Amino acid sequence: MEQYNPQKIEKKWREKWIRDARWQVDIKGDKKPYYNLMMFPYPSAEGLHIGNLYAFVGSDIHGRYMRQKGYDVFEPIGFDAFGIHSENFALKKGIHPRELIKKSTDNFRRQLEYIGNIYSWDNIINTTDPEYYKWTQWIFLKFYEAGLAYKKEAPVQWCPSCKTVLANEQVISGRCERCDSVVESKNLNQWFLKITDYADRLLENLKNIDWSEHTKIAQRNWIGKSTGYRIKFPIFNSQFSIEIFTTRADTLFGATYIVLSPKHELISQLPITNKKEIETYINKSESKKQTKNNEKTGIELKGISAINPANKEEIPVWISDYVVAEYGTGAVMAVPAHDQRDFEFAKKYGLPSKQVICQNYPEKICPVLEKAYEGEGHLVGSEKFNGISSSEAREKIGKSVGGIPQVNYHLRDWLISRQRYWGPPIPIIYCDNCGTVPVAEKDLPVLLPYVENFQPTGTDKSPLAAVEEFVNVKCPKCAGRAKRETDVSDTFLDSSWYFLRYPSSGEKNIAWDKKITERWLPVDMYIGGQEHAVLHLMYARFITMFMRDQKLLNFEEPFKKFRAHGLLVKEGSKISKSKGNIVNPDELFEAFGADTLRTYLMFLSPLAEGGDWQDEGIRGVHRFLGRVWGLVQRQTTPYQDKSSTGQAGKQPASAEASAGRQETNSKQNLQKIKHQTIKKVTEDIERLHYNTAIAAMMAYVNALYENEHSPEDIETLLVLLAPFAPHITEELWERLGQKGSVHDAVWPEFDAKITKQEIITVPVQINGKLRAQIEVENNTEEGRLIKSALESERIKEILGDKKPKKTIAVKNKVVNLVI
RNA sequence: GCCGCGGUGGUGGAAUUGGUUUACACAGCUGACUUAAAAUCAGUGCCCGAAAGGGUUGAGGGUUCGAGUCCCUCCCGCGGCACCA
Repeated sequence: MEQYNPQKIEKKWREKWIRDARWQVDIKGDKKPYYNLMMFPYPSAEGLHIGNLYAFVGSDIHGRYMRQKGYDVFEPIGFDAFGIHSENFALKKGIHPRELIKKSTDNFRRQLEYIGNIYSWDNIINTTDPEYYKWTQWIFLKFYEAGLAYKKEAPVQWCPSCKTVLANEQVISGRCERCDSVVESKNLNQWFLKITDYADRLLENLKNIDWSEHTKIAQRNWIGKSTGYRIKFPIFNSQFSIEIFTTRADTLFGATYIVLSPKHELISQLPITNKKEIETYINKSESKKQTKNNEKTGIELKGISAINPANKEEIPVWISDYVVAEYGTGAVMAVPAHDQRDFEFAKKYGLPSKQVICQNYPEKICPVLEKAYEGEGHLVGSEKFNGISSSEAREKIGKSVGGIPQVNYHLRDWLISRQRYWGPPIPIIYCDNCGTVPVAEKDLPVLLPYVENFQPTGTDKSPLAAVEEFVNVKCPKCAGRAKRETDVSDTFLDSSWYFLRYPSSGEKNIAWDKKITERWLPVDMYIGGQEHAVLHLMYARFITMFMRDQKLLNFEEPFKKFRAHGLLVKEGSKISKSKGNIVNPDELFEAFGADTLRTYLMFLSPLAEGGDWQDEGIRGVHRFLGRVWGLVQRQTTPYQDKSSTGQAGKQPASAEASAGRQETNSKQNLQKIKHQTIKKVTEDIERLHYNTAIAAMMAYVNALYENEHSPEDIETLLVLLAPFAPHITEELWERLGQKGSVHDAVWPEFDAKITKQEIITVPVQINGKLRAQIEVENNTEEGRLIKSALESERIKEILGDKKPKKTIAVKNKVVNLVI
């Protein structure tokens, strides 16, 4: 018999599918559009990471399933090829990123063709293509026109050894992800997009989208909405006052001092007597801002004091690096008794503490605090507010001192400028006469020049600043001498709108075509990594909302459904080059073929949980596909020796087993298993539990080997298996003499009547412990169940002449006798 | 520290609304085929016990006729955020 030879059959179908553009959708004509999106990869020079494949196949199975359910599934792919990753790798290799990216994307494409996903290759995009980044620049201009792109001086993270600015996400616990050196804070003039204007909408809309719950939670935390009051503390004997923000106005009577951020603007104006010391402290705190430990330091502003507006007490004013300048008003009231940070600070510097919330109320004695009590309770030591609940007191006290209700967000504006080379230049021109002038839309793209020396400069300028032909331009307004902006934009800007471009990738004169976009968007299903839960997914939502407000889109949430997949690890540890536990897809294609690789990846565990790759395990899946192959061989090969080819169930090993099998081997029984399999596979694919769907198909194959079956029984298997193993199923479909493609075969329906067993086994427990099993008809009434249980030989034996005190029966589930 | 997820055989993992713990695989062991090996096929498959039986889902407690599943306390692992007042 012909052996399963994946290399041969996969090559045959792969080439045919590419030749026929088999999976290409009709962008302008399809009637049942379904947009199935996966997060596009950054094309590393090492080739596809097995983790990429894991995610892509997970998404592709969903796409293929929807396709078989009758939808026109658009599954595009592209390359997120700009950015610091590619650039750093190019630096390391000493190859220009442009050449490197060309090589990497070619290699990626080859590998992606091998894996057999239903990509619409005509719609491929690459963010480094001027035809793409032209529109990235255009998006920036739209923000600029709307007043939502602005430039201002801001602190950024700087790695002294890599001599470059780092993106926030490249700073891990205050250290550079590449070289592990401590990053510094540096003030630079930067471009921001005003995402904070959308904070509330970004938060509110979360209620109405179908996303993985923990992704939504991560976004909520990142946006970090908090409501409270702005309250003024007058400075004693002066015209000044310090405004603080607090969410706990109920603790105002317990505020025993005030703390300002060292960057607070009022510090230079206040009549302080120890100015010199203060300056020294500020300089010191500036330089070691990013240190790891949370040990708080501070210094008192001598010569002044503030008045607590609630009880009119004079309290000291301090500055400390534990107060964040950018949040709230850059100043806080310190309540050591009810805030752990204040508690620690007060302890260190011997500042007073006053308890005003008591959890034992109305008992007179409140427990002595060993740490701050941050929970709710009733007020004490708060004059006329004593006795009311802390939640109620927030508003009452806040209002009584003239506090202004205030909502603050953790979310900051999005810093998009980078002093790097490998990105789209920000389309702005600076003219001495006209000031900041945006590049006209007709002049886009502002091409990224080919620069031999693309190393970061080590100054705060991008390498582009040294390219005179690039920098010097005529002002678009007055035609006078002007200079270009030399910063490029962040990669996250490239990826924040790519899904809008895919369907319109063929359009030359517009970022996205209105009609096409109406047909395909918003995205029906988006599957991607949890690591983008906040950044990318937040930015994409922001861009979409903004474009809706610009009337350039007619929806404001880009992804109807989002599901995060888990992380693929190998034998319990992260897969990485430094660990030397790389899994090479090319070797696996060679050894087992794409179908086995696909199916094994999905067999590991539920997609959302990630998987643990084990080299040994893949053989089991390969064996399974070999057995599927064998089933069809037996159908199609002229009769040889049926008994040795696996109708083995007919010759059971023992007489006992034979009795049990007589029934299970009936044709009727196979039909039942078949319909149960259809049900299980369908339901499990829908909830992305591919592992159990595969297990069900394995069990079905085992049943086919043990039972007499018809070609139709195998066909059903092939259709169910097609999303997982597209090549072998197509080949076998053809060999079974079917017309057309298995991938166009309609997804089978199951018959609920057939899935139900007519005779079922019900466990009988005594005191909750399994003691016997009885065979009864499906849906046997509770009373009859108990009767049958009591009649069981085994139960009679155990009970003897005892009578159960209590009997419990649940239809089709269990009988429990209490004695 | 806070938030989220998880802890079930030697391993990856199964287990509807609380109802037979360990489906489906991997590794192991036994056997068949083979000169042999590989491949394939069949069987076996938690722990204690000779057996009857008993124990077992990170630990301890609770609710229940019945808990992997629900509640409380604690331990461990992973991921994210990290002085956001």
